[in-house]
Amino acid sequence: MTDRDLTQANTVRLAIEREIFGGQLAPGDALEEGRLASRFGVSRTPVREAITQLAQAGLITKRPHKRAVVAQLDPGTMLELFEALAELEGAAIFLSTARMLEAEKSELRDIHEAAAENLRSNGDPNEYADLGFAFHQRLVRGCHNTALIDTTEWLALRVLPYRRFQVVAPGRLQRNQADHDAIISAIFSGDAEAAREEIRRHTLEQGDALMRFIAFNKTSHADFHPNGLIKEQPL
Amino acid sequence: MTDRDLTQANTVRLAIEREIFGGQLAPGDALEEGRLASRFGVSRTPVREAITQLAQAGLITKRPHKRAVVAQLDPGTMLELFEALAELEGAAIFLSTARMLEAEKSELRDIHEAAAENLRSNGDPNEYADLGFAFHQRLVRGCHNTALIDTTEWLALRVLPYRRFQVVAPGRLQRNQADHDAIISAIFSGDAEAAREEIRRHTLEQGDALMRFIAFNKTSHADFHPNGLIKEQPL
DNA sequence: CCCGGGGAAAGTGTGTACACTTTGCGTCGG
DNA sequence: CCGACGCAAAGTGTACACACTTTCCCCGGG
Repeated sequence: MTDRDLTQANTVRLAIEREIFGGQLAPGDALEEGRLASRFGVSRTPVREAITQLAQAGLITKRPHKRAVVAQLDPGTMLELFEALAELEGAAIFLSTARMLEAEKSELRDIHEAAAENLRSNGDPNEYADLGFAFHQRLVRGCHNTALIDTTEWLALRVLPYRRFQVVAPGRLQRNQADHDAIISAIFSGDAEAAREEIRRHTLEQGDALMRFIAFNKTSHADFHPNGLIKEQPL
Repeated sequence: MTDRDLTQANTVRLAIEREIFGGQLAPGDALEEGRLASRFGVSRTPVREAITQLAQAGLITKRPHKRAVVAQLDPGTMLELFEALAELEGAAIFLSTARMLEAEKSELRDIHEAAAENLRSNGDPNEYADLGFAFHQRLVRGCHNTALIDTTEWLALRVLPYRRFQVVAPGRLQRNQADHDAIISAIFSGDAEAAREEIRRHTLEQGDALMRFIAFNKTSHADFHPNGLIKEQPL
């Protein structure tokens, strides 16, 4: 899994991942082995393997004799996921506060300031989102514990398919930036507890906003989705 | 994955899991698809699928064109794993403190007291270990957040194959019990921060002891292993 | 018109054959 | 005698065929 992953199964897995994250495959969409196989020009075997892996990763759900579907999160599960993510990020940053190298800290500040500049100049919201993602990532990785980093990012991955429903409620970006400000301050002043609390609250709020936004859009104007609409109700 | 998992792939996966946890398959042991297939009386296909799943779960390592091997943790990785586990358990218990129902709390106390009784009467150490496991499990599950519970238990799973190297250093059990005492107190007094700190330290220590024990046994008297010895050096 | 049974269609689960990659050993040349 | 090349054995990766399970549509009965 660490070596050159040029097996077809892994290629297919990456392709499917990309489509999920990119929104071509939305939560609830069915993944049919045969069609995927012919689409990627391989047999069903590597496709099956890819699907198995993605299922284990939590990105898709798979039940015996049923078609695999892109994992779909009902609001309750999503809330739990964000709460867990908030706790994990909190734990990671608690460690990061003491462990981040100077170079890492200044990179973090650079990202933060680039985001601020983006806001001031009314820049591309997508770029801001990417900067936000990078911010969280550097923060987590600062703990230098591979197991914790992997676990946290793995959890973050599970909500990533929903990120395309960007929440750009008025004032939300400024609020976000202010939160990041507070986190940066806590880190630079070495207050691990404060850093933990800040990001906990921050991530929880983020999830809450995203969740409400999705729940709202799903019932009111469902045509924002590339494939037309989300096919199935949350279970 | 949630429904009746009576597919052969899942049966095989469970069987292999059992053998890993039971020690018949030790870290470093190679898993050859063909032999497993004939041993379980199925073809290689479901075996492959089982192996893929176990690989994704982190229980075994799989690289292209190489035989899959039961995951082997070098001391560094193991330390990271325990640190991450300590943080996750800490996070879970932080929530558990406020969220555990009365019934859950009293069940926890019952388990704790059964463990104490076991110690006083010089009972079966295996039973004590089981009680300790149950203690941690109830503690974590008390947070009522499935995502966090699953993540934590999944991480705990990864070190489970090493649990067979029970650490029974003199005084360790008493120390363990004292730690649990402190955790119980914190929970019952509603001090979430204290509970978090107690279990963090506790789990870290546990891991440290286990790690040293394994490192020691690996180099000095390696014949404690069912298959003779651990085959490969940690990478 | 609605409800239930049967059967075909769709799709997954598994067996099997074969291709490709890796590894280790034997052999040939120096 | 030693080293390198190459071949063969072992084992994984993929393709394909078929069995089994599920689903859904159609049809007949009430």
